[in-house]
Amino acid sequence: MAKNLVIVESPAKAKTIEKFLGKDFKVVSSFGHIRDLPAKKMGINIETGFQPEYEISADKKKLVSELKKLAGKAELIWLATDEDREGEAISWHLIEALNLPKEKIKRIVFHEITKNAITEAVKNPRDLDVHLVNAQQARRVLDRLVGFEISPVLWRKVKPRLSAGRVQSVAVRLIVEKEEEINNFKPESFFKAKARFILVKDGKTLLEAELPKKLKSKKEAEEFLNECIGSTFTVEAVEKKPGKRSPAPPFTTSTLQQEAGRKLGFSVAKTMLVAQQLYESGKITYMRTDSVNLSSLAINTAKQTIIDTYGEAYSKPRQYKTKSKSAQEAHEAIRPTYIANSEIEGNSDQVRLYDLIRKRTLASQMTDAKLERTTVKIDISNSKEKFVAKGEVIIFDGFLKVYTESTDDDDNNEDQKGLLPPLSVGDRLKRKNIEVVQRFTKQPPRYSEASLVKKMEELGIGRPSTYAPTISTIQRREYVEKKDIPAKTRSFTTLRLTDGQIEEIIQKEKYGYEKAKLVPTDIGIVVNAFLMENFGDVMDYNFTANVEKEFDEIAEGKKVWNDSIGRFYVPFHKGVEHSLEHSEKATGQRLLGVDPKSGRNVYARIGRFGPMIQIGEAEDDEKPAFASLLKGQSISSITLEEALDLFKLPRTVGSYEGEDIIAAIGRFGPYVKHKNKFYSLPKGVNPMEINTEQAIAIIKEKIQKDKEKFIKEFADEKIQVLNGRYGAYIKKGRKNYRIPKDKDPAALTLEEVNEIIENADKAPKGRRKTSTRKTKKK
DNA sequence: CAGTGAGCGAGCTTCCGCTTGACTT
Repeated sequence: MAKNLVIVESPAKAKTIEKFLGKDFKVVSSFGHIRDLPAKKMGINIETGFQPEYEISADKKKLVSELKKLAGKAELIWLATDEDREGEAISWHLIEALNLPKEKIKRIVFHEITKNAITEAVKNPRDLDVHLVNAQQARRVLDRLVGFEISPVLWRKVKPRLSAGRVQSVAVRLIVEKEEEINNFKPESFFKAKARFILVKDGKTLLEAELPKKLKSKKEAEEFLNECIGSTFTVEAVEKKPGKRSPAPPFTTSTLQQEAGRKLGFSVAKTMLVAQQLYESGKITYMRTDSVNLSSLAINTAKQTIIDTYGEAYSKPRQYKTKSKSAQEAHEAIRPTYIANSEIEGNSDQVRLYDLIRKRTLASQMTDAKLERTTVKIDISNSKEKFVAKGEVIIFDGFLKVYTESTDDDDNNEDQKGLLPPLSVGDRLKRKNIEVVQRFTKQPPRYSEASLVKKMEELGIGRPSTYAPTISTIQRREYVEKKDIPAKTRSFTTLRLTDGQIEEIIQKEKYGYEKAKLVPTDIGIVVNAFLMENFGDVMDYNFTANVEKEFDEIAEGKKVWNDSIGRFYVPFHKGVEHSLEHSEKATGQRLLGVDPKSGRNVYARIGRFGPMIQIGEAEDDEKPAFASLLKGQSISSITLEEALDLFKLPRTVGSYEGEDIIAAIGRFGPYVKHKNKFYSLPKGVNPMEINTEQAIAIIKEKIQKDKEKFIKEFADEKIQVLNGRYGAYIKKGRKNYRIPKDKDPAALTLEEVNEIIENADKAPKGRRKTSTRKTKKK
């Protein structure tokens, strides 16, 4: 038995560290936090200074008892959790939950997983930092109070099962306000002049130049072109300036999510999933980090790799500083474990993400790119304006050899600059043609998942481990949805001057297409308005930054955590009570008009199950009629006509095999019903318009699929053996059962099946319950 | 999963941050 027990947070880390420490050390993992507030209740005693009632998390019970056993046998226990607020708290919870005696505890920290860093850490143990632990408790308690006091207000005032929180509600606010900004945006048009010249000297060299000034109107554009008609054009100045471009720092969680989104088209969740796989197979360092720091080992191997591959001239070792104030820097930047490895084994997603991480890491250790920027000014004899041509040449590529960072801007290809032809002052230019093209100011782009993460990081809201889950939460709660914004069409005018004639051309262009952007739903808009009205303090973009300052002071021992929470809680709780008593139900209700059939009012509003249309009032003698909005419809934009259309469902489509086919919309979307069976309609198929032929095709297809799923059945017992996503399974009534791997599904006897069912039903219920809950949440 | 919707009311929902498997249909 090893004399020393080391506890870290991550099992992959434990494996690596054990190699460095030798046989006297056993390294195990806590798998993150082991204790937390109870899942289903507040768990905070407000009277006794917000004392938390911690519980060992359900999924950690087994682990904790194992750790207890190991700790009992060890002489020394080294708590090597991360050096940040949460890590310190994990160590403290370990001490409490495992009942570790003080004299057996050593607290050690390191920021990089290198042999040097670990052995140094073991030589320099310290005491547990109680103040840092208290800062974490304050953070935890604050988040619980905010989440568990505001959410129930939403259940009463908006809709059950909704949620609010310090992080998610502000994320939704960002998206709602972006949409408002876009709605209020009025595009302005202006005119941009572009000229094509031929160098008189040789009669063939082509030069393109632009008028930097925006021309405000068509009239102004015409005036300018008229000035150009009789003008001579002369090169007035040629200016050359050296320029440089520097590489971006190595990846943090947030920048990795942004770049993987832009370059590979990964969602934030997918990036994290693939990164986790790379981490677990030892190919990259830890993927949840806010640090741009590289270990000296990494900097040295990167240097060697760059020199070996590209030559000395490309190497420039750099250490980057984190800009973000909220960074806790417990880990290194995300980088390959072995930087020299240019290729890895793995699926294509893993290979592509690894490649991105490796190139970014290498580039960060490479020299600047050197550029030469040339600006040519062209005099127009009859105008005080000047044309300008800009060129850019890369003299030395430096880091650009391996990596260029992408931007969120819609690719502005017009600005692409290249090499300019050699020109001298005084050179005469002949005008080939001049075009003045109508342009429009652009509305701000909506947030993508990754650009939202970027914004949240700027505001200090959320942490590397929560960016991806938060984005899932606000979509799962149906506050926002991710969708493609279709392009719109508009016409624009071009005035073209060739020879002495000005010609007017009107063309059409598409604009405004956006892919996979976050857009608020009706519920998101209503909830946000409600929270802004009633909980403005928590919704403030600076709220997190301010409480973080408070937490820092607690961590420094300057403030007592319970007092800090108390100062927040008293007015906050009053606000909760006040809004429970006084605020109206928030339904986002909009009167659409009057139903011509019944003469009753038609409203769009949020109901128990989401956005819907209501005809008539609840107080009327006759019960109101209800219908859910379709996907893509919204309370703010639906018309009376569209609303009334919703009541045409369910409708009889036609008949098939002697029975009616009914089309309608249910809890899970549009469907057709035939012989009492439901068939979901695929995306884009409108239940209002579907015809008999289409419906029959859908029904037949489903029947065919079910046939493929079918393996065998015991009809008397109502038991079926079916093929599913995860292989064969047994279905009895509504319940599903796994088939043991050593059994051939097709050969199962009724006896065997019943045995499997009995065993599964007997099995400990705890597990079953949590698993069913998880699937429900989806 | 199963195709609702008012109102009645029981009983439920909910936070953020740290980490992965066990399990799913």
